Amino acid sequence: MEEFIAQLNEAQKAPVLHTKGPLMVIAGAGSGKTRVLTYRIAYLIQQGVDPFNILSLTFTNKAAREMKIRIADIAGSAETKSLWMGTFHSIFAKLLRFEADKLGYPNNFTIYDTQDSQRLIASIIKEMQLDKDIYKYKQIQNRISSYKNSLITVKAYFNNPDLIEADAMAKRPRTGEIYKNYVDRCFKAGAMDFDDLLLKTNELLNVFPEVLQKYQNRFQYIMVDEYQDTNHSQYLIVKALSDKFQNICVVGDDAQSIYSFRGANISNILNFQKDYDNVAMYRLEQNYRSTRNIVNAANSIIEKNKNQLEKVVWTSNDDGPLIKVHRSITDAEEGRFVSSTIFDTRMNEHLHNGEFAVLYRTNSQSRAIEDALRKRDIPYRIYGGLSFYQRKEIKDVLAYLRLVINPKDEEALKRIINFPGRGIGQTTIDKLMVTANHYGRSIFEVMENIDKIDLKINSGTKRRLSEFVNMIKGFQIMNKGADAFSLSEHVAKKTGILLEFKKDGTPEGIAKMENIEELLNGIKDFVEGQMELADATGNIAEFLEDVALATDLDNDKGDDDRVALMTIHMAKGLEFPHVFIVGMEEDLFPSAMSMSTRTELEEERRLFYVALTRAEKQAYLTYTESRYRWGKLVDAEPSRFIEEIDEKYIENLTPVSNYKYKSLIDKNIFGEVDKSRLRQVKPVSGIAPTTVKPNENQLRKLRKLRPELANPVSNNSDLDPSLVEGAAVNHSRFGRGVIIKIDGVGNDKKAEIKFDKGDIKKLLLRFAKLEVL
DNA sequence: TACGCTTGCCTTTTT
DNA sequence: GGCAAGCGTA
Repeated sequence: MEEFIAQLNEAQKAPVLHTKGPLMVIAGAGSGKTRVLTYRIAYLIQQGVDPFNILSLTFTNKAAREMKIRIADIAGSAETKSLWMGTFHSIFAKLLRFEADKLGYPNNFTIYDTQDSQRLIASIIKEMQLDKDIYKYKQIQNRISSYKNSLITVKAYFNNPDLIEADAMAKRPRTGEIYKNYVDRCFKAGAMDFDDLLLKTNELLNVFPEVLQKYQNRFQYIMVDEYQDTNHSQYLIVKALSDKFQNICVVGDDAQSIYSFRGANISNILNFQKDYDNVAMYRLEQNYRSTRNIVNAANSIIEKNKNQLEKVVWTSNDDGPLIKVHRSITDAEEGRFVSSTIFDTRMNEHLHNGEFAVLYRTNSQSRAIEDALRKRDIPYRIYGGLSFYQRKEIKDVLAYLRLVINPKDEEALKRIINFPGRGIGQTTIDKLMVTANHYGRSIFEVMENIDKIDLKINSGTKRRLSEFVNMIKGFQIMNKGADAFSLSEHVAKKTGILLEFKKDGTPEGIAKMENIEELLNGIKDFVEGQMELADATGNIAEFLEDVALATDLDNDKGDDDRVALMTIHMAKGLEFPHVFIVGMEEDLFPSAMSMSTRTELEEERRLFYVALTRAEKQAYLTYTESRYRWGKLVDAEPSRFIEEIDEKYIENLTPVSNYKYKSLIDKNIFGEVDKSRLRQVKPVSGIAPTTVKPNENQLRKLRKLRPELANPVSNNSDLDPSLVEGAAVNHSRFGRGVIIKIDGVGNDKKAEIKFDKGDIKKLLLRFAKLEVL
């Protein structure tokens, strides 16, 4: 019955068996924290606690799903059905669906993502006729977000002279007004942003004692994972809900706190003992994940931080290989190092792609890595970045569905009212918006009554508006009977979105069409999956909520064998046998934006600690001497974090040079082109040396670089110098880089050279010399 | 009035 | 290299 407990070591066992009262588990990296949480829940259930009374807050929904499966294995699947387990955002969105009417929101409220919020704020700034260079919508959105996460409502803002003063000092005295307008507009649109899901939950629990009681009585046992990354708003929710029974178990590691930018407050974990009475403290310090070298190296880094709880992470694992540090000349070469190392290691040690991960500080770094992996035919998957659901075409389809569920959803409406184009332009939309704001109604309502209001909109436009309204209403009627899949398929066809991309005919258009089809397939899977659950209906509203709060990780089915590419933030909680941490350079990691204070730098260091402790067997740190950032080649210096590792854990790899086209270089044909980049110069088979017509944007850039080549493009002839220019600027066809044929080199008097984007820019500048060839 | 084209801005990390 | 606002044109 309880043999699963025997799988735990003594340190892990203690918090599992400790079921009553507040406890905090400080769990070092790789110490089996998830296992403790999982088993603790299973144990609670076995002890007779009704799963209905357990709330478990995890960091990703995927983690929740996996834990649920494990718990079902141990305690029985029937038991886990009524267990509430998920991220803060998804759990409290679910709760708010039940209670929203108390706050004056519809139960079918929309969840605005960051882009929706930013667009709305941009629109408000414009309406208020403020200078957009002073009131930058992203910054304002950021500010509003942090107000909300600190529970500073509009009212609280205006009651706080310090805040008003601070914004006035920042030359943005009307920030409060924007905040107020934003909140009003969200409310009118029946929409909550990410922060509202927490803020409104707090409001609900504060204002309605009976609601608080209801959930206090329900959630008698509460568990919070990654407690170090909770923000003030989340902290207060947990505090309120656990207040009655005090059966609260928080798990975390202050050394892995990496989300302060979204309000995470490390003092939540540092002060836990002050917040509750008789807190039991447990420490998990044995690392089961990584080699001794990795554990010790990670320790040698994190000890440079001052403000932390005391803990000694150790392991009884083997020493393992040293951490390998690799220097390269450019980011492209860094990518090649990663791809060839993966290729060789995989072959030599018979490994799977899935045993490798490449971690980086910023999403934009993925490109160079991707290119290199692609060249080697190594399958990979990118997590995060522009996620599937954030792509324009996907958001467009979803916007139609959102509007069906909640016609007041202003951001959804503005997105698609004229997409595909139906002759409803900005002027018309502005008129509608002004009227809607004037009457305190939604744009959709104004459109419904377009004939009753004199808006000076001509009759043709009026007709088109009515057609749009009728189309949406048609969808709404269909939604009452049809499942999510049938509805979405109908919407994609009826609105003309699919057709729009199909007739576009470009590879991009086709890709978009395929994405929409993939979305439809996803909805189909969802409907089928939901049908098996008791309390779900397979309704589109449920799908939309899933989508709004899903992270990229949540959608990972893990069914194919791929190298994982992601930011370090995304990698938290994950582990891989072989880990590359790329871009170990000053200003990149640590980020230039986070070096001004000790606090910021310490967080960057914790981030590095997280990155390194993802590795089980082998960690690589790579840096380059120059890197393309903002389209410019900038010099880079090795990150200070490399030096901070005790050098006895490190092995330096020397880059090998094997210049292939030395003769070319000797002739100095490429002028100042970075010679090391010619290492990959060799015929690339399988890709035809296609000639490509640059698009307008690319031509524009070309003209900037070479004004004398105002019209350089012809559509064929491989050797036309002007074409080389044209081809060179267009890299999209091959991902990044292009093949250029040059006469007079090698045996057959021709050479194909694959250049990176960066090379091309220099090449363009050296074009005159290339002609000599 | 709508639309296409140009210009100029920005790039840390995420629910 | 991406995106949104702005400008000029049909």
